[in-house]
Amino acid sequence: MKATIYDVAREAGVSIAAVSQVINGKGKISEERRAEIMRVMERLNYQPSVIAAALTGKKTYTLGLLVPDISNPFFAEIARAVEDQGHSLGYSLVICSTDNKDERVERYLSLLQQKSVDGMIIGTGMDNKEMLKPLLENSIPIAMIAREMPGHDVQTVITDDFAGGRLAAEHLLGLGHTRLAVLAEQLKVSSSRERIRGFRQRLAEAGIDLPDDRVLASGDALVKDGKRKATELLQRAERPTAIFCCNDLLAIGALQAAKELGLRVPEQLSIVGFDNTILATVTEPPLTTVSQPTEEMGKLAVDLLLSQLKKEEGGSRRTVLQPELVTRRSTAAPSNE
Amino acid sequence: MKATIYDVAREAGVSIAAVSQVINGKGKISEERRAEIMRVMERLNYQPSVIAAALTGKKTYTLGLLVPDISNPFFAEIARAVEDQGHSLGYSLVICSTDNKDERVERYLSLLQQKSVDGMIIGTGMDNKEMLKPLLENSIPIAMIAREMPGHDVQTVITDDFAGGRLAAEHLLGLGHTRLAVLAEQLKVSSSRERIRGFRQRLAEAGIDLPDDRVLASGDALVKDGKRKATELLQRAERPTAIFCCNDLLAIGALQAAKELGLRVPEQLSIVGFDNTILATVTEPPLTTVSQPTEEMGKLAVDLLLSQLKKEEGGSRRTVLQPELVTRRSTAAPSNE
DNA sequence: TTGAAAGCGTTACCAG
DNA sequence: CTGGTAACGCTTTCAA
Repeated sequence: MKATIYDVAREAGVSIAAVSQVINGKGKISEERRAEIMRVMERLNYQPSVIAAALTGKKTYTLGLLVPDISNPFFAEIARAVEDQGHSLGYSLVICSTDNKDERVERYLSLLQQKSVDGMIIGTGMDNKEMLKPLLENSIPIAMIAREMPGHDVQTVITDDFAGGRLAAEHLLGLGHTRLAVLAEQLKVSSSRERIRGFRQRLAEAGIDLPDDRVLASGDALVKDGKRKATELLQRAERPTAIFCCNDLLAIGALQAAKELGLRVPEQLSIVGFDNTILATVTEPPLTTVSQPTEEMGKLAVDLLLSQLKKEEGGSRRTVLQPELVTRRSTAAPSNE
Repeated sequence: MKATIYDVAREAGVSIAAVSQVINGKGKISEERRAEIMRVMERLNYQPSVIAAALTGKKTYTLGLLVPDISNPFFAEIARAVEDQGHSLGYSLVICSTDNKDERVERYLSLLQQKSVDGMIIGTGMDNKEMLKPLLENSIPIAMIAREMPGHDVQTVITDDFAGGRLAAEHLLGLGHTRLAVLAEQLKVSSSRERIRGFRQRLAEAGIDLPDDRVLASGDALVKDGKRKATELLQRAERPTAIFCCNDLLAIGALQAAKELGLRVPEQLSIVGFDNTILATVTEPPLTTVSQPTEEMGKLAVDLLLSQLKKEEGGSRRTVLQPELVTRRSTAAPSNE
């Protein structure tokens, strides 16, 4: 049986108020009483109940994190960064993998609310943006991470996806590519849309058009879908010489497709990924990819969330971090077959 | 402001007891009252407080998961499996990355206890096994996953690491290797120890000795340490023709070391990994590795934990799942240089 | 300094 | 069926 504050009080021969004070280091207590109480707490292996404390109006010291899939290395990294920053500030982290499904998002949102988390960090997209409404109304602190939700007044930490797309285009253009294609996640994912937009814009500036039929969206099985879509692209008459993939998982799919079709990377096909996850470093060839500062993003999101929690300052700062192109060996000048 | 059960009761003109009943679907209430109450709950966007409910003795519907590092793909996969099974049963998951540090383990253990989680799944090792004692005494349900804690009476779900080690040895032996080496995690990790033991035993059966100086343990930076240790191994006079790595991350380090030294894999060096994470499929060459059924393990761990929670049945079943060797292209017969 | 007592939002038991 | 009312474990006035 877990010991309660009453047990401690009784054993120490004081009131529960006294015990509460030493727990929270508040109020005035004589040194000897405090020492005695601490001794009893120790002996009873007393652990104050966060639950009960939360009920009294205090916080639960728990944060929620919504991501599409925790087993996706990019989000696992984000999660680790969020966990670390939260932990250092005394918060625990509940993870929620949504698979980008509105129904799951909704379920988790409601669950987290019922559990009175002190705030939620959202790194998943949703079709129905109205879902956040009730949270905002209940004034539950929210921060978006790596994903945007325009029109809602929420803190947001993202890397400049648009710039990232441009970076990729710039690189490919510089190498001399003109027949390009894009592999994206579901188009409801805001970051994918932005990346494509940036990519496209930069191409346009170079006078290159990227027709819609060269932008393929995939489903949830990123690697598998990426491979399938890439295969489709690569078998077209006008085979692209370079593919920009909206994340590393898709890029891996593309890499596999190329291998299966006997196409050499980067000689016959250049591939650019996004996220710079550990995956990008282990493929062969290692992936040229656009890197996001996951650690910084996680830390920032937590800080923003908590600052929102402290002051009533609900302002929606939009913090944009800059991506970087990491050049590895999956890209090269197109061959003149 | 969040609506409470009182608000609902007032609006609906009933007692809070009535509201509580419709929330929990218990007791008897006339259909019309129930309908009216539900309507009000809807209108007020009422979310019952799990916190308050938990205080009255019910459960928190929250589970804790301790792993070394959520950004390690193997544990991310485990986490996803645990999350899914938990979620389908109504439980949320708090993740805790321990970095295999006792101090972090202890902190998290205590934190989870204070938050009254209904149970904890532990997939991290610890030097001081006494740390679990207080939990057991407070009869908090615990299940170990992918890791053992001999001497303690806890539910455990593991894959047969010993057999996994044998599998790796068997494979390498069959290929004709005789000069072997091992890259392990910290030796306090029980699974690593078992894998090595199995590996060694199988070698012994073939009359091959594996001296201790051929078994190198790494620190926490798995890939980096693996690379460093592998480099060390490969520069020895008696260069091994095959390395068995206790997980895929280490194997990747070994792969990188080999590349850097200009050694071809698998021609000049065979590498076997462990875990069969997504990483094993994307390296070049793709890794031959020992696979663990992560999904099944996660599901099982949750089920075991919850069954423990329901019945007072604290029995310590030890569930052992069988690993499988997945042969890819990082292993081959040794060359006769 | 110290302690008594009033909540916090729910559940559950017990009279109506 | 329905409503009153003790808990649950802790925090926080408010007196003493």
